[in-house]
Amino acid sequence: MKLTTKGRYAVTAMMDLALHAKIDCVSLVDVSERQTISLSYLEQLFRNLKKAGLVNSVRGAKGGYMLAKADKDISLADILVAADEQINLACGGSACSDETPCLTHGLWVNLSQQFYQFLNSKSLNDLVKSRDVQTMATMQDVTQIGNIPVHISNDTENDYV
Amino acid sequence: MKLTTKGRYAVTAMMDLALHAKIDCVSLVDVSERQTISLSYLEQLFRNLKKAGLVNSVRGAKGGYMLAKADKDISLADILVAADEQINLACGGSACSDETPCLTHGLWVNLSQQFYQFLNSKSLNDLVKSRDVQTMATMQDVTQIGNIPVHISNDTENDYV
DNA sequence: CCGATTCCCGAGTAAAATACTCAGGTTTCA
DNA sequence: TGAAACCTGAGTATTTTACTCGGGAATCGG
Repeated sequence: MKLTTKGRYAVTAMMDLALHAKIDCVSLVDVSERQTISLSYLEQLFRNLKKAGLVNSVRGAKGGYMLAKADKDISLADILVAADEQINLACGGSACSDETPCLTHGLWVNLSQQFYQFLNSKSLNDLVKSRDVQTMATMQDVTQIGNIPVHISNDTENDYV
Repeated sequence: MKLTTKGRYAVTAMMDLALHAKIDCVSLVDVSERQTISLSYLEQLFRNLKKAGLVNSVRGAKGGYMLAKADKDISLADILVAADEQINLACGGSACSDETPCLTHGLWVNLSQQFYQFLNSKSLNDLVKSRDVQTMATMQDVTQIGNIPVHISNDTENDYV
């Protein structure tokens, strides 16, 4: 049970947008440098994120991406699914289906649903507010030359929940 | 986020033991036939399950496997880990470690822990008691020729959780 | 004691999935 | 007009998965 880089990078990139695309859009070059993710891979990922309606794009010079909705309305599950990371533990092959299930089929279906619900209950905003991310983000901003860090002062800091 | 067949088969096989190895041990040939899992693959899986101390084996003719502990003392997490199915969503590569974490590193570590705890809270006994599994097991027993179905009559039937 | 049955073990391998890259095109700003 | 960005399809090396195979060692029944 692991996550592919697609899913992980997608969440990281979306978090980057949530942190930096407050006023106007942010280019993938910026995201790429801040999060050390290859530019071409990011472009590929953002195709999916856009198709899923999670981000809007602005073409041309000074263009970039921004969140299509408020960060509180985007869940971890939304991002993972968009990044084509299935949240499905069940066996979808030849041996076992909903019609001819194996002994544990129901278990996996059930478990997948619970995981989905869990991941769906965590919004991008929840993540961004966490102490870990806040400090990481500050570091990334400071490291960047000529970029004055701007932060959301937040009283409800938490450790992910 | 998906499960490999290793993990899935391991749980299925352990469930089979819990259902059928009540009195004496059960051979992998039987498990293989009942659950339609290749024998040689099962043998490979049971190496790990044994190494992890989840099953005991009896060699020679009339030999086989049985649970090493009570089914209520074996958790889903135990089985998955034994079957060498990592419950780890974090990025363990070059880019990101506990020392030099990426923006989302903490998130994945945290999430992994929560998933682990969840899977660790479900015992083999919980699964075996579920209505789905009970009916599936009955079907499998009836299909088998010359095998009189024996069931655990249980008042606390549930649908997984 | 012999042969069937079963666990045990190391190693190999085809197919699938992953994690990318690359080459080009289009839109927009200055 | 040219640089900066998004956009797109396709290709590909590497890794992982899901097995198989061949042989060995214990144990039981006859």
